[in-house]
Amino acid sequence: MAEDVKDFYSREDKMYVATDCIIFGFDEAKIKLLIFKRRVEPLKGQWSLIGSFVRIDEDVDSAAQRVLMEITGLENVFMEELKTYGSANRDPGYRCVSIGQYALIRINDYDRELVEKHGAHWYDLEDVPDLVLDHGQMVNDALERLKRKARFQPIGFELLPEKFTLPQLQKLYEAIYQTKLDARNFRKKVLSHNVLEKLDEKDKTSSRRGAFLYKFDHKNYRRLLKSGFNFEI
Amino acid sequence: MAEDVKDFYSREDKMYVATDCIIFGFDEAKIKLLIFKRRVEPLKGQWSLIGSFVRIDEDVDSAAQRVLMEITGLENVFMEELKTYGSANRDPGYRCVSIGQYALIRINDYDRELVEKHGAHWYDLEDVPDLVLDHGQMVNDALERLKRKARFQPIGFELLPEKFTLPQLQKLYEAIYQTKLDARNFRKKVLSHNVLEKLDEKDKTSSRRGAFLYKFDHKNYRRLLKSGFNFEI
DNA sequence: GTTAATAAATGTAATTTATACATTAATTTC
DNA sequence: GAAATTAATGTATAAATTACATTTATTAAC
Repeated sequence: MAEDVKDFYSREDKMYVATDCIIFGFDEAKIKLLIFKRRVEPLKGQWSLIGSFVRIDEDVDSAAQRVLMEITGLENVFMEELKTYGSANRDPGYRCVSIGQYALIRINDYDRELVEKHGAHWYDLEDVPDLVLDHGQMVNDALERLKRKARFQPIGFELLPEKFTLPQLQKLYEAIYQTKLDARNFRKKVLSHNVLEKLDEKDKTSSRRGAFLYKFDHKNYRRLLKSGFNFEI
Repeated sequence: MAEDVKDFYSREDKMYVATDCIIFGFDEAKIKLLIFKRRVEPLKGQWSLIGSFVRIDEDVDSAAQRVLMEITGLENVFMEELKTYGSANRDPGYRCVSIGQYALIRINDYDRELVEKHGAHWYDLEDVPDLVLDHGQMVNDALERLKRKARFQPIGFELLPEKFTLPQLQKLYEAIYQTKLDARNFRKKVLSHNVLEKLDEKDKTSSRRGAFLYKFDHKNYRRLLKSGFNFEI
């Protein structure tokens, strides 16, 4: 802090800090985004990421968890800071710095009543309407991050149910990378990491034969991480 | 923004936004960090990252560039957001959210007079004294980022002079990764990317034979980036 | 109960990439 | 011209990635 704090903020002007969540879900074949209608002027009623001001006695992280909880009823969700959006003029109403955070949620787990009550909606990525302020940019940035990150860390699993099939997992990666993958090579690679536990159960919703269900083995993953392991698909 | 702004900040309490720069340099064989003595209470006079409050009409990015300019005289330097430090109690003086940004500079380019005037000092990484608040954590985080990032993007070059030798470049990567590299494999790999231009000049400061100087070919790099290229060492 | 339909599961050979490793070359100083 | 010093270079082996086609398990329809 290079200067005395008295030089700033001694006017009526106030600096606000907000957080906005880019909430991704995955439904069979498509990545989806949860948005709602902004509840404060200016631009009230327009589509917006789900966010909030950070309270004076609240950690920035906690603020993001709080809004996620308020709107979806979910806690203990994968959420990670994306970046700060800090242009002086990004919000016509206030001087507001927003910390973007992206979350990956299991799309069947959220509290439908709560979501409905808050007027929130899931949109397929390609159908997302225009968002207020720089929120469109936030979504683009978050997607980029998701793509990059998914290559080296098994965050994709955060978007799937506890139990999932390999074809499901492959479809998820195909959606993230926007490309077709070869089933044999894909299976070889994910299984080679030894972090998937094959169950004795099949999911028959999408084929007659049924596909075996797997669980992600967090314990083994953590063990491997410590010994310098690098997850890559 | 999920709630009305009136709910917050209507008290005497104010939210401050600051930015702190983790400034790295590289000198022959070691990575160095530029720090100075904090000029505001509390903890005035203790070693601190170089930072400032963000002005009410100033972009967060611009604030970081401003302090870097004030202390080193440098502009157009590689600087990138690291992450937000947002615990409610991270600073005993104020409620202050700080955006960490790390910068890579050519250690011979900075303005020595300015740096001296501000009481700033370069420290070898292993000799950095304790820093105020969470600044030590910021340095650790920035180093992690540098390591990860250097694998896939040629940011290492930002730490070297315009013209550099391959042994210099190798020493830099050895310092970043904290490991010895094989000269033959290293050269093969960096040269394979076709983004280094060999000059007809030698640097003889560190050997009798002298080592050829190279320049980073930014134009070719951008061209390759567009066609899906991925720099990796 | 046989057949048709459907998605799941599997192996191998060829190519590319990464690794390990030791000698010669250029130059200066004595 | 000999000694000292760092720069520069190639090859064989191992590992990882890619491309590619058939069989299997199950249900629904007849």
